[in-house]
Amino acid sequence: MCHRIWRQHKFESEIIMVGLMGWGSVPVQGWRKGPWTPEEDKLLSEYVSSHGEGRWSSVARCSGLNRSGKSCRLRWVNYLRPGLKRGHITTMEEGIIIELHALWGNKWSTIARYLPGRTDNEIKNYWRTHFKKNQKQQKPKAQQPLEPKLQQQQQQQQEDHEIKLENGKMGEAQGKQEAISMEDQCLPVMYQEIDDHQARQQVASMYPTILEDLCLPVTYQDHLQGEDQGLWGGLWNLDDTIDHTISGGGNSSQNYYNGGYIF
DNA sequence: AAAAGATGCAACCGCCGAGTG
DNA sequence: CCACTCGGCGGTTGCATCTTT
Repeated sequence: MCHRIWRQHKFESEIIMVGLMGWGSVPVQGWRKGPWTPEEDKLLSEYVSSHGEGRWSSVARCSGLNRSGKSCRLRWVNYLRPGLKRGHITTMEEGIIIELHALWGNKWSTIARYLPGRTDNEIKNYWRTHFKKNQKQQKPKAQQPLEPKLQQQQQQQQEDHEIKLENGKMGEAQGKQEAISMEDQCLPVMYQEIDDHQARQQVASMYPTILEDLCLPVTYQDHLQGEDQGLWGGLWNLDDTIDHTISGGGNSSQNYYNGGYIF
């Protein structure tokens, strides 16, 4: 903690001249770089609180921060946004990461959607530090791309997605908007899009253990039913109270604690 | 105790796609 | 159609801290 503050001050007076880089239409702008100071954090938080997220280039110009819009967005998303979890990734979250990475690969932002409170950056870092090493040790399996069957499914899913988009049946924009507002309220975001439902089915078919082990609904009907029964409200409240291992395929569902429900 | 290596993580970079004029 | 800006994403880097030797 202390070292972070020290590092921040280390860069305090450092102004790096940046030409036409990144965002912003300012021809030559001396954006500050390096670690954020508490004052900058405060400025950014206050600005976003009163003006909302988005329009990051305006944030950069109007908030009084001498930071690029890109930098402001990153800081907000990865550090200042309300509802972010700090602390270690739990074993359950780890299990989800493993399963979803097997399905989607390095789609960190997509994976992060299933772990509210965690950022793509955090998951990415976690994966790199915890699993990259293992991948090297277990080259044949880990470095392989997706299994042919899975790849085929994924391709099919992508095609379906595109067709739906073309037909205007998905209402994706609306879905995303809903998802965003739900995230803002730190509520479960499992079923924000039809894609997610399909993905869930894929996870269920390819990796049958995780949904069972995590006691997640496999089908949309399951989800709706669960919603009616108020079962999923705390689903993603994966507290550190969980101290059960998911390793070895996580073959026992009775060990898991899900947001207040002990299974 | 000191050096070396591993780990954690914030932040930057470059690229891409959507939107707009 | 083209050029440009913006927002977002994945990859990478840099550095402090922790752990091992």
